[in-house]
Amino acid sequence: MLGEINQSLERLSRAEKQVAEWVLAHPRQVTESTVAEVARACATSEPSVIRFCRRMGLSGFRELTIRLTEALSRPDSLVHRDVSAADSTADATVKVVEAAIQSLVDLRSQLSRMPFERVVARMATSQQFVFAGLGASGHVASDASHKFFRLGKPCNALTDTPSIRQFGAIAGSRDVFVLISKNGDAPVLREAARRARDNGAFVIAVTNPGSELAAAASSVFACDSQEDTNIYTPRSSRLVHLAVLDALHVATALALGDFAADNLRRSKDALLVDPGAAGG
Amino acid sequence: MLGEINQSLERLSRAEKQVAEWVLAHPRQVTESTVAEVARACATSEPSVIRFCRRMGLSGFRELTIRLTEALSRPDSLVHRDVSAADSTADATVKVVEAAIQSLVDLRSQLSRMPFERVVARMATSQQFVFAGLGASGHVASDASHKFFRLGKPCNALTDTPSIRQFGAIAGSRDVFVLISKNGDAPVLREAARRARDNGAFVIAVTNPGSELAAAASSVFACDSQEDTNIYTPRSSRLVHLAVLDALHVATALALGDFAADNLRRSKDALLVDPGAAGG
DNA sequence: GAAAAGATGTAGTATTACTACATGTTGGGT
DNA sequence: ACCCAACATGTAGTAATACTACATCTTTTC
Repeated sequence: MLGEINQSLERLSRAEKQVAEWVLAHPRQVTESTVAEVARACATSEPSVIRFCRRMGLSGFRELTIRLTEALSRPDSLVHRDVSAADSTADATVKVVEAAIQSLVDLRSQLSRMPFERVVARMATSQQFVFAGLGASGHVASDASHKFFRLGKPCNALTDTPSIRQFGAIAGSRDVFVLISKNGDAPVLREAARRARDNGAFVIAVTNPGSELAAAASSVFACDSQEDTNIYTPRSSRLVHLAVLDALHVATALALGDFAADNLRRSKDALLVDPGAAGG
Repeated sequence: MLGEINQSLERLSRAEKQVAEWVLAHPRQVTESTVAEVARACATSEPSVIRFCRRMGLSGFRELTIRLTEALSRPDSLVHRDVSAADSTADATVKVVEAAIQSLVDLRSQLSRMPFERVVARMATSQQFVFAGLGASGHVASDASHKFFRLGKPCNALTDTPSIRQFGAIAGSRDVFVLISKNGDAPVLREAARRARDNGAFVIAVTNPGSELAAAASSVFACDSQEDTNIYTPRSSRLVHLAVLDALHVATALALGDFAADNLRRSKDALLVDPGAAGG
């Protein structure tokens, strides 16, 4: 539908083109508006809106709203459009969520190229997991630690520069060190990764594959970071990192078998007994 | 949508149930009909049709047609399959990511029913934002605080019981209190929400719509929590909560206009100057 | 430069969603 | 058995919304 409108843009008259452009810019909003509202937003009259619908081969405004909601809930509407200052609240929120979906769909197609087998094998025999990240990635690290800890292995999250640097120095061959970063260009992370690896630790990087951090790691989960050209666009990379660690968590649990399953079950039971502490 | 109708079938009265059943049987037809036509097909009256819509939590018949076209044009190919112990590592990872995608796709279809407009209006004029959550939701709260803080308003994240209880007592009319919880059944959160609201604070709940926490809040972002039947399945609700807060963040930024855009741009610039502190 | 063809908006109509209220129905208490 | 209350349902009316007829203005053409 939106494609058809775009294609017909040329052969429309002035007023009709105004309507068409506004519809393309705010499709979601159209579905919740009346003819009068659209006319006002386009600085034109109601009949022009109706005429636009007819010109598109529709029976009227009602059919336009139906066709648009169809188009918006189809998967091919997942063309990522940046949020702009002119967007309505509804348009903006949809765009944000669609961007998140898109990045996870991309992730799925890259899963098979990620070194899950190898990493899981090493994690299953290691003694502790340490997750590290700065800024927004720090929250991802904390979340991961909170999650893996339920497998029954000692876990830690490091979210500040000195701690990360220190652990790089003391990490040993029985440790798994997971470093999370969007760009992977923070020197602290690269240095910590290098030292830990020199000490015999298994170093995993969840980051941009072209980065220095990736080069310093034993295994890399490559998460391409598309540029944030728009200041309003939030970083979907965080969601991707979380999903990667979710997948790794489940894969590790399967590898650990009964031992992990038991611990998971017990930790879930513990929450049920005392809902006051649940909250999750 | 159709699932929700099916689920509510029991608690409907006779006339309403007639409507519900006809809608389930002829969903496509509803989208092209008028209230009168549906009423006639169900051998009942127009008000009963309207009442049915209201009972389903919709604003009226118009919204029903929109929700139905959405439901009908969304391919439910992404049927979520649980991870089982027999899965290979590759299978398991794909399932985990697909479950995450599915939950975000569901979220998108529910966005239009969420009170973004109202909440944003209130947030734009408030003095500080406080985010709270326990366990896994605590990390979501921290992440949200870290994100909203870049808009230039004071932010805080509370992730333990005493802090949350205390803030509930001291929150005032210029505060926005955002409580995040999967089930919403932690008494601490409900009590804190209630007290804060009594004190005049604006209380937002990101949680299960049927929960006590939701009932105690000023505005609710309803995130249905499907059961975790399988211990290996991670909780996608966390991703959904993050996405909701992302959307709210962007919407708020748009509402604040130049002021927020300026702060966002400056905070991004600050990271560029010193990549050592970036990490995100 | 005038007339014709087309585009656009004003004002009005018909349709449609929705509401107020009166009537019927069921369940519980005395 | 009776009454009352609460709830469910439909009738009739209202407000809104989509759509149309026509007059005005613009552009094109000879």
